[in-house]
Amino acid sequence: MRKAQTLAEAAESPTSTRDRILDAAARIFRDKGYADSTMNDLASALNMKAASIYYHFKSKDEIVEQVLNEGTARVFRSVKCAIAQLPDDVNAKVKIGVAIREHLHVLHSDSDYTAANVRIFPEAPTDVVKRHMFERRLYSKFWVELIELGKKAGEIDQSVDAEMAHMFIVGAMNWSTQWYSPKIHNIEDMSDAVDSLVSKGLFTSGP
Amino acid sequence: MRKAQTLAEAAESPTSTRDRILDAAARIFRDKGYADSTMNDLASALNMKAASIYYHFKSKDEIVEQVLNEGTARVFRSVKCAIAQLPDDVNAKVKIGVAIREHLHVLHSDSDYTAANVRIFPEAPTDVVKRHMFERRLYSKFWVELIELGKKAGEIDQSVDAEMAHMFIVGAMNWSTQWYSPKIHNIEDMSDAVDSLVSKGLFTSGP
DNA sequence: GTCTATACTTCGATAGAC
DNA sequence: GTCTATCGAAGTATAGAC
Repeated sequence: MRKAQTLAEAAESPTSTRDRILDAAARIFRDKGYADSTMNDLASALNMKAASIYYHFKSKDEIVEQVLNEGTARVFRSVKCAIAQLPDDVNAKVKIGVAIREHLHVLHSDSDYTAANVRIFPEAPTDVVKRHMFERRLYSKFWVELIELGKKAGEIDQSVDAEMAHMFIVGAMNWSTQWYSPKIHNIEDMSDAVDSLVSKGLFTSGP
Repeated sequence: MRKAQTLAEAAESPTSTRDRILDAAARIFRDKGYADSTMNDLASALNMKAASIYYHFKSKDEIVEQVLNEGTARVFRSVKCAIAQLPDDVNAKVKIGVAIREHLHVLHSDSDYTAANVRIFPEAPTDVVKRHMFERRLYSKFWVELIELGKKAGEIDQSVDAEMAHMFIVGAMNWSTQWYSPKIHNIEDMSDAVDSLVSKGLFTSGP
């Protein structure tokens, strides 16, 4: 997890065992998916035995729920923060460009939680997914509002369905977890490609 | 499966048991993913017992490999065929629009195999995936060539990375398996949205 | 070709010692 | 808090009758 801690915790123990388990789970879920990651896999990565994990979590489902929620929370927090730091008068086009860059950056080089979230979401237990949808809806709402902002300002055509458009944009980026390789691609180029596609499409309209 | 059969087969038995198993597998894999679909689930859907399946297939892996390959083959065949039926002189923009429409149509209303393919690809066994990549690369190559065609004709800017662009476009569409609901959305609107995004982006360049 | 019965394995989870 | 030992539930796959 490695999020905000009390000063005392930060002083003596850099991360709690609970958080170390979650960190390992996020990385392993990202790499192998949910079903193929066993409690023993998590324990081995931490030089522990599987039974010890049950002192910190009551079930595998509790772990996956934490990883899912933290994954969405992290990308949302980073994107929100990046946009908040822009001058007040920037237009929707710039804001969406920043959101694209930040989303891809968190997904591929900042947070195992977000990458794990994208991978394990479809195979997570039904009741876990049900509760997790609350977090996802908040993040979706943020994107939809960015697009609506552009529509109000006349930057984006009124005929654009903001719900759908945001799904295609975020989906295109999330799908990159299936093909992105740091040895072949780099995040800057990917960001430019998505930003350009969203800004002006693939085709040159000019003469 | 339900693909081409000999005349004799078509006459007396509309589909072989082997193909009925594959059809059921495609639908169940699409709905529940690979790990959560048991041999018993497949058998139940066909009013059979799990053991009977092993007369037709030697393992669950053999089934998933067939479903994966057939999934890519079907969408590829349909898209290729749709474009082949266009007049010779249509430009890349029209061709890509047709490819988008056909891909979404196959994915959401034509083939459980293609939808299953998109869902179970990340959790399929490593050696199965390895062999399946051959099919995927053929389909990818087709999309990349469509984009290169547009670049050669001057319709698409030379700076566009065709490999990446095709991944983002196909990825945006494939991701829709995670949110598309026939009760809320319709495939025509989705096709229009993707086509518009690819053609001219989200933002109005003009005055 | 399909069945019943069952072998074999893996994995989540618990009990209880240390 | 972590360990060893083990239970119990699934689930893949096989053996052999019909």
